[in-house]
Amino acid sequence: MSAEPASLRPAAPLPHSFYDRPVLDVARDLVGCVVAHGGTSGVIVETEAYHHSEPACHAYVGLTARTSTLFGPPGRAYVYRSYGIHALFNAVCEPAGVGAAVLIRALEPRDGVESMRARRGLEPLEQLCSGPGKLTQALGIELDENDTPLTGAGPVTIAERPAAWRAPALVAGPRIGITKAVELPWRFCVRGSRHVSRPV
DNA sequence: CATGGGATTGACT
DNA sequence: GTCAATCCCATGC
Repeated sequence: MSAEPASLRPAAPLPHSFYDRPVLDVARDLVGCVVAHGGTSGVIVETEAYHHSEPACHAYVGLTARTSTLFGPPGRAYVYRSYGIHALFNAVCEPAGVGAAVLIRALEPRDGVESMRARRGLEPLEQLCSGPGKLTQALGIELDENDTPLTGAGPVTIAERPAAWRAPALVAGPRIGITKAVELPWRFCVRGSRHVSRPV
């Protein structure tokens, strides 16, 4: 058989080396990539970077039971419970031992939209994954998927930006919902996307 | 061992 | 705009 066109080939998961870089670079480069879980997937339209050197990052307190995933190898999922209710999904970055991650804050739904609607309770497309707690609910990402690999063998994968897509225009701004290091412009959104949690 | 605080969301005034 | 839900865990006594 001849090779399929690139546009029809399943997108390859991003390799370990993609995540083994400065967390700000990864946060920008993840926008446009595709998160998949079960039969659902979506294109990342909003991210935030967190680094152990600033107090908004969980890793700021050092190595504890909660933060052990953050200090582990890059390219794995860091999933934790927020406000006792929601699961928030991050990608661990930088070399093992550093303590850094990218929070995935919003997706543009792609596959399995009806499953997403069933899990979320019939809502407009723009509201299915427009927040970090919403997208984990829509895709069915659970807390027990913490510390699983994103590079292909685990339940959650992140694949490279579809070849047919051009690089999205990014807008940077302050991170949302934090009370420390609020001034850092470490939130990245697709310019003009209607699927983000909030306009920049 | 008791306490306080969230990387949020949805419902309500 | 305000506010409660809900629970894990880091901190301090």
